Amino acid sequence: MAKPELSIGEVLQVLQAEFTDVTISKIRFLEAEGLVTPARTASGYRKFSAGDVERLRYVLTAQRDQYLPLKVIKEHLGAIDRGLRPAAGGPPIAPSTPAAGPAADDFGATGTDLRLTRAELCAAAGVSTALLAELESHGLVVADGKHYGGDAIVVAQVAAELATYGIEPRHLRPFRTAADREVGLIEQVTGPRRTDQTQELAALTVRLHTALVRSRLPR
Amino acid sequence: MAKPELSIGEVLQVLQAEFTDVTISKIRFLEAEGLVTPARTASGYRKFSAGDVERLRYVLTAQRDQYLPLKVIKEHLGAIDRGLRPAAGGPPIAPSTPAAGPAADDFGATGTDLRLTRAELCAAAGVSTALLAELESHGLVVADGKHYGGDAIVVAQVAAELATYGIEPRHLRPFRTAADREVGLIEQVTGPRRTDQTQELAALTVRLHTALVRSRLPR
DNA sequence: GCCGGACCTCAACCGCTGGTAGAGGGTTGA
DNA sequence: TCAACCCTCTACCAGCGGTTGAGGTCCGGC
Repeated sequence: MAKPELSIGEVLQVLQAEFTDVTISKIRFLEAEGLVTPARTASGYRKFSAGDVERLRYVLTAQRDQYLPLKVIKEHLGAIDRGLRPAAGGPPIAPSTPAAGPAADDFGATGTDLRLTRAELCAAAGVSTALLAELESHGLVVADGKHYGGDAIVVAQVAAELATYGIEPRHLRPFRTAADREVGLIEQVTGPRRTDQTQELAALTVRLHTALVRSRLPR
Repeated sequence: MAKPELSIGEVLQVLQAEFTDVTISKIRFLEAEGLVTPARTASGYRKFSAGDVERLRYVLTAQRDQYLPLKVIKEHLGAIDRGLRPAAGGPPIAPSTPAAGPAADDFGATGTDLRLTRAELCAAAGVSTALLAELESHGLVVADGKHYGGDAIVVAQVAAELATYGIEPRHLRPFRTAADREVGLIEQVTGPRRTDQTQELAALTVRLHTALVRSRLPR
């Protein structure tokens, strides 16, 4: 066991073999952006473990080969840290980014398989447990055993925002009914298993819904 | 076959259903960058063929779901044009990337309040007048005098697609009801005039709807 | 025949991302 | 003790992906 930790200059040497455009300042920048967090010596020098170097390699590869923005790469890394899959296809859901709604008609295999506890859900959505309880009582959010899915975050967030307009959970019941009916229609066609067709149809019906609302909005 | 070519405003309407952040200036920008080259009328107006619209859809999807820079997308398109396969790392119609997109649903500047004749609407959406008539009879599409709004295109398109799954217009009535209720709720808060708040609320409720459907879809 | 809305071009401007540059200064080791 | 290395911090920057607006044309409805 020699010395498993490298100084920033040594890391540079190592990585430059593979990525010609890496620089010291870039590595420091990536730390500033939170993509790596090397340890420090007493005097403040960075010390990179093999894992840190691996992480940098991952970042640089994703940038070069997949053109991913750092924001997205960071999410991937976060997911890996939390023990999720190695990010072959795409990043997991970003649970706490305030303004991040799902893309309009993406019904693919997203972070919906997320499993959140009650507390996690409240934290992620930034809502009180009281609001969550109320949402549950109206069937707008449903737990599967002890856990909630990723969509619950969106539901809770939106409900909270609507509340500021004076729209309360009980006013939202019709939305639940509508969604149930919509899913019922889809299942009538595709059966009770989730397939590509299920997702395709869901995308279509949601698009229909959106267009209808839009068309009925006052001019 | 009246008019298989769309004006830029019509293209906007069509694409906004799927990509909430597309704008007229963006479409023009994409042309300037050489990603589409719509034909022109004698007077210089752009005329988009179905192929042009498809191309735009490809570009926007690649941007949103794979974060590809335009330069790269352009290369892909070039490759496709030359008859090659769409290049590794990028299935053209791979609609699944997790919810990391910016996607703040935009009910604002819904562009132009398009006014289409019956024939134009059928042409733009690629549907028969019979289907349109049926949609009207169920209140899914409503004419304002002699004219239809841009959202009608989307409604008709989606309805046509759903029909291929055996879902007929009469099955879609509940969607109309749901949309009416939704708009009713919004108007209760904001009054019967269209304001920024109206749009804000519409974006929220549609988001809610989407999340609810998603959450109720079979696993 | 005129008016408003949709469209045109072109040039200027903008916000964000992903860094770089460099001043000013501490640390290390031969 | 000195060169090589490292630190932080502020300032600046270039390119990307558009937006804005001025100034003007086109076209359908009244």
